[in-house]
Amino acid sequence: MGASKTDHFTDRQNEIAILAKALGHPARIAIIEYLLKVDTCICGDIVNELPLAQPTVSQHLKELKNAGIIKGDIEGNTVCYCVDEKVMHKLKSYFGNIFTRMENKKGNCC
Amino acid sequence: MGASKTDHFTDRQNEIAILAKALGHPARIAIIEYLLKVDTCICGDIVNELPLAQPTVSQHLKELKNAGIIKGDIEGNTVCYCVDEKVMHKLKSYFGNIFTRMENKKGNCC
DNA sequence: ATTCTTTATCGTAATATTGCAATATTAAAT
DNA sequence: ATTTAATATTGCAATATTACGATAAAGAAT
Repeated sequence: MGASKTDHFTDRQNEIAILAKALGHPARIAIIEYLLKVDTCICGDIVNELPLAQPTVSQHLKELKNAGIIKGDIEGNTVCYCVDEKVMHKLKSYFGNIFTRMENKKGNCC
Repeated sequence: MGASKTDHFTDRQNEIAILAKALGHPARIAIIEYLLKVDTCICGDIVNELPLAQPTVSQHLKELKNAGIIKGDIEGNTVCYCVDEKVMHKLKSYFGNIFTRMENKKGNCC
């Protein structure tokens, strides 16, 4: 085997898992943080910011894009990447919600 | 290759990536959600709740445990698993913070 | 003591991820 | 038209993940 049995889980569970998985690598966390740090999102210099070769960075960007975490528009011979606000909101609410639910059942647990 | 160059990134970036990676599978999302749904955290029936074989579930639990997302105490011949509140708080604040930072730079972006 | 129940580990096969050199692509600049 | 600059794709090797059958381990129940 090796492939995930995604069809046995709910759409919501798969959605969150896809987002989490895409963020499950320090290089991709670093990319997200860099995209937020720079003011404009014309980001031709992401490669210089990371300790990885250009093809590797390109691949990480592709994965973030496939997961829907970043959006990219071609602009001349550079690409304008930026983080999708809706997705970040989704993650924020998901974990916010989980945390709230945990607080409400304090005491029943270890 | 195949291994991540974790030593080239900050501790914080690695920390978040490890948590995200551990949540990057629908089965593990389902496990977290189930642990929150049940009131008590004596959870001998996680296996029945998931469309996966017992060794597979055990392996997913181990991964969540290694990442520090769940804590488990042996209790007789069952195991008491529960979600670590501190970790969930960490995720909540991380994504909350990112979202806030995004809102503040609205307009500069695509 | 033996059986039952529950969780963990081992071994293994299938597939996915990570990383990079080499090469391609594409548009701007000369 | 050529060169330059930036990003993408291909191909490949190393490693990691996913899944499960078989088996082990360990306390509970009879």
